[in-house]
Amino acid sequence: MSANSRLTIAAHALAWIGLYQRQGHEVATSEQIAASANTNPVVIRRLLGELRRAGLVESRRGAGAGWSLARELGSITLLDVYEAVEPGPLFAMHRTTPDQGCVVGHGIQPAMRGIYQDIEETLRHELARVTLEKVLRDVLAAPRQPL
Amino acid sequence: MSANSRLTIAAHALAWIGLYQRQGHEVATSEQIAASANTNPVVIRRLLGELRRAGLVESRRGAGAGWSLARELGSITLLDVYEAVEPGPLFAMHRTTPDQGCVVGHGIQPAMRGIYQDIEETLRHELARVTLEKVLRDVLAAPRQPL
DNA sequence: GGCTGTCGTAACGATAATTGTTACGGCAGA
DNA sequence: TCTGCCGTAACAATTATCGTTACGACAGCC
Repeated sequence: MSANSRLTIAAHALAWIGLYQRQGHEVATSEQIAASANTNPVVIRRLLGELRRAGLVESRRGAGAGWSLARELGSITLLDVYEAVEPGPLFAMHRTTPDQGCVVGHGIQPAMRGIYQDIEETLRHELARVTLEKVLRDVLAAPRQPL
Repeated sequence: MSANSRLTIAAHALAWIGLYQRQGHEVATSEQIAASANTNPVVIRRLLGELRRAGLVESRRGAGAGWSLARELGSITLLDVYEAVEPGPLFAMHRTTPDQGCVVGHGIQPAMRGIYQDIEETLRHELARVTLEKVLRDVLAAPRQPL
């Protein structure tokens, strides 16, 4: 599985915005989040754009612009984020259709589709159990660097 | 998630070999399997090579060469295949280390690592519940093409 | 009304993984 | 010795992600 970090970065951004707002600020800028995640602001804006389309965050333009949460961290789950930023299914079928004249080639795709659906359903269930509130709690529970 | 079909093709190959052997044949060739999966024999050989390293199949060289199962279909699970052909973890961390001076940047990786471990453990458990015997059964249960 | 900071998005290159393909040496049975 | 297939290297094509630059649009503020 080509590992992509989209879910990780998106969770990072949401946790950052959530904590920042709890410290009294109204909006967070993509530049601030990018500095924390050590990446480019455009990468953050792209990801947050997808989260906005999913109704998880809001953006404000003009002067004093930036991003804010559209929902409480406790009501956002990793499944919400996953569905917002991950396009395709977990496992793919053959890229060319198998030989339909062969018994296995004919039955393999319906068989695997059913099996994959069950597995992905379980994955979604697990993702839905983790709220961004818990993510932020775990983040803050990380041991501080010893001096 | 960039969808890769490695697990699907590997399961296809195993089911094909298993059925072929039940029909009385000793070994299956990569060319036969490739014809069923509608791909190149080298792709099959590469995948089966990984399954061989995992102890799931055996290969014979020389004349009358080919592939055979090293274990019964009923004792091979999708988890065995998954571990044999999928290299990395399901979700990746940041490709560059986040800002350790930021509270979120410092705590995000340990937090996500723990969460991802739990989720992947559940995924493995689900994959382990499906044997290749069941895959073949589902394959054969697919409705035949109406004439 | 202009200035300024940030979003929104297009465009492009770099990188990496997967897949398909050709090629060729090596092995073992007939 | 001949033949069929494995085992593996090498390379191109395709695709996704990520980083980067650039620039127009927007809205508050002076």
